[in-house]
Amino acid sequence: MATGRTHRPATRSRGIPEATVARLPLYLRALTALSERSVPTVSSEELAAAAGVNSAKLRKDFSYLGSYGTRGVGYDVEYLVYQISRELGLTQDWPVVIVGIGNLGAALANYGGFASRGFRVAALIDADPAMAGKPVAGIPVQHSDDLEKIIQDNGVSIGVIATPAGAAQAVCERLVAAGVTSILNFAPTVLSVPDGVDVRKVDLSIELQILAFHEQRKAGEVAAASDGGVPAAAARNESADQGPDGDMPAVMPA
Amino acid sequence: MATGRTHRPATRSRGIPEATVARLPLYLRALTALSERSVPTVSSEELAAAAGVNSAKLRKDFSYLGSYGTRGVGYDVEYLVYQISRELGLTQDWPVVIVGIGNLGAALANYGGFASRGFRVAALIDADPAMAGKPVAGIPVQHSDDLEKIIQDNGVSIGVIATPAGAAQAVCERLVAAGVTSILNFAPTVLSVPDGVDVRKVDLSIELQILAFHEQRKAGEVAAASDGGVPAAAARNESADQGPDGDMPAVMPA
DNA sequence: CCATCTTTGTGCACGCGTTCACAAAGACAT
DNA sequence: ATGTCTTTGTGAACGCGTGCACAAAGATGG
Repeated sequence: MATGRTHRPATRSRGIPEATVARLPLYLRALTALSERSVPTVSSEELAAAAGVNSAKLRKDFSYLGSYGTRGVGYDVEYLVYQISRELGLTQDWPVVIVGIGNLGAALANYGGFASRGFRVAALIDADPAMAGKPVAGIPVQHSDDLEKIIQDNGVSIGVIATPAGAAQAVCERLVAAGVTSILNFAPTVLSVPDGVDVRKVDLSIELQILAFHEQRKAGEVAAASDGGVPAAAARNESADQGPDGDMPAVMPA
Repeated sequence: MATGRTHRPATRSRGIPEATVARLPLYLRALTALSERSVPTVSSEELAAAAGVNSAKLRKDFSYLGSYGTRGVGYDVEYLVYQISRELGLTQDWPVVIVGIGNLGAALANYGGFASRGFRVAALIDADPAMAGKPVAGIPVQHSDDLEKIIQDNGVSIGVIATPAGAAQAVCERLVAAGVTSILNFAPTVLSVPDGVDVRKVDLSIELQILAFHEQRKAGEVAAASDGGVPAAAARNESADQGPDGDMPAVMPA
């Protein structure tokens, strides 16, 4: 999972739990696959297996949406696709801007999963003047001087930040000031935003670190003995920390 | 958040809750920034603010690691950096392979956040023969025929999958068979793996869909009235679903 | 129309995670 | 030494999410 949301103490937006909302896209994907195979109905058991969750959870999730589904039969695939799409707001068009067209930004611009779900890349924005006009994924990159105008002209409410960490907070503030109220942040920084703005964070290195934790545990249930009283700052350099570059800017917003 | 882990019913690995483990990298990043500024100590309040969590949670998280920290003063930054690094297993070197060197794979190969945390990109692997030998981020791409040999020669236990969805499960099985026990999956598919293998998923389009849900709620607390009895399969095509491409393969593993 | 069989929808209990609030611990000044 | 002040570490309460297990609902067949 991309790492969790920021702020928002699990606000149950109208009765649909956050945890359920986070799973709806999963169900939608599985249902879309079934739909393409022209499968008319599916039981909670089958769909749960396809989505990788247990069936009781799936049924409870759907119960928050309403009583779609027929006892003894299952769920109508097409109908459920529609209902979930509507609930997620995917029946409307969402113009999105991507700020920071480096390797990652370009990958995002090319990513098919956006367009196929009602998300339209309205503009690519970068601070490098050399990038301006250069097409990426068929869309010409625009300079960040025009950020505010681009947001307003296109009615953008969702922004994707793929800049270096050092630039993220400033970009974020400009996006918010221009009217963006949802941000997907790929920069390895904690963004601070005013109330009413949603931020979701995707942090590649955090995911790897979590895996490393479990990996270490699997590998050395035994070797984890050299514990105890390390003299404060003595140890540390073993093999990690090679290369002063990395994902962290020398200065940090706060 | 990249979306959550698959399987593993919140196994509390030795007393450190999963939720805490997921936040340790966050603390580590904030602490590293402080360390670079040569800040000697930090209070739970300050550090919590920098990491974007509340201070009580941070203190409880640290209490699972042990009683580092001095009452009345705070935490020794260097010492804490070391302790968290050790706990996460970052004091050792983790060779990683990236499979699928498309836009995203290339972006990952270039991503600085990996190298700076003890993760070393041991190899790039792609199924396209035309890619073989071509250097990406200074590392020559190798053909997937040699996947097993690469894994074994380098002692790789962590694999990153950045292939199209259709290829992900097959790649996953080959990785696991070759000895990989932790997988970071960027392909929009549910991977099924044997017990003992950890999978974490990062799904870009899911994150956007969750944002869209909240965005819709913010935008139209009012306009959400056309509800009720939709005739099963009638609606659906409005503006979403343009383009049959996307993140979902026509056939799905299961 | 009745019986049987399948599958949904949900009440309930349990466990994890979060937060509060405070006692204990130590620094620091006098 | 003693007192004050800061900040940690944690017991306890609470709330959310999960999973069990079953009653209700409807399909299907005779």
